[in-house]
Amino acid sequence: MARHLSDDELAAYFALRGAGDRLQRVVAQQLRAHDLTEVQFAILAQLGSGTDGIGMSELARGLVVTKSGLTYQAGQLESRGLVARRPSTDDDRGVLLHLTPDGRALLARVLPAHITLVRELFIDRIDPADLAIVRDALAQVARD
Amino acid sequence: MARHLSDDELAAYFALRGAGDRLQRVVAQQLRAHDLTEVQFAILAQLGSGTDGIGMSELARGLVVTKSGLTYQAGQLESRGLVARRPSTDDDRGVLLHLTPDGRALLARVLPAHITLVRELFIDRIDPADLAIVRDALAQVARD
DNA sequence: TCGCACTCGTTCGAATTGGAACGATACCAG
DNA sequence: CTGGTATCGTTCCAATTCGAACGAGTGCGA
Repeated sequence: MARHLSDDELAAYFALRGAGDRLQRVVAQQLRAHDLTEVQFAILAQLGSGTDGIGMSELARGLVVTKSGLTYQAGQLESRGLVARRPSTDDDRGVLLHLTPDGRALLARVLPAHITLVRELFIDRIDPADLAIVRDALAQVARD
Repeated sequence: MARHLSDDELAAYFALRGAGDRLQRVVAQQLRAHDLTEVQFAILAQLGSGTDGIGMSELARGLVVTKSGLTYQAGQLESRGLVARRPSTDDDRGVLLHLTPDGRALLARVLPAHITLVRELFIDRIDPADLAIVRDALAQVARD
């Protein structure tokens, strides 16, 4: 087993962390203008894109949050009327999270700016021919 | 300005977030076995690689932490004897953080496993020919 | 049917985080 | 020198985070 990382490998590793961190920072800052946390935005986005109503555990797995963290944030969003909890019909333990109309409206207001930001910071900085390579490579890393 | 992201672009974005998040999760889990936080490990690693003694603000800029967060973690590490604070000679406001022998020893114990993990999860999953492309692309994203 | 292991979402407490102060020092233009 | 402004690291507080434990419900094999 290799005992160290070459300069190139190290640089790639740092670039990955750097890119992720930077994106995270800038996005968080932008969302703060809408009184949204990254996690909260991620929840809304998940609920917005996809079938209506997602279980808490499934949601927590998709995002980078523990179940308890999600419970907390779901409570925050619920108290702001952006999200609603509804008991699951096919599993008495389950709770499904839904977007309220207000939540959907807020998401619609925030999403365009978010997309623009992703474009500026990420997509537009990469040669289109390389984007597919980057996508596939990173997808391999994300894969279990 | 484009109003949306194409499927490919979206996939690339998700891949980036997914890769970063996954790496972060797994690394955090590994470090927990050594009673270290990601942030704490990052501090030790920074102090270990480079000139001895780094100022708090400079350190905070390099890592993804606010100054106050760094003050807290420096305190934690200091109370465990892994790190030492020393006043800067050329700036009376400054404090330089140093690795203690214990800190250096712990770093030496943890680093190999960390490197192995980075290899397994990141480097080895990417075609060597693509690694340079990924590195350069992500470096552009990280760039200010 | 019973038991047993697993998953559900929540609660609790402790740890960590960021942001806005703050006192102290450095730096710079005038 | 003198003022104003920026930076240093710290402190404080509120918000958020995680992990462990929990009661409740599910599902499966014996």
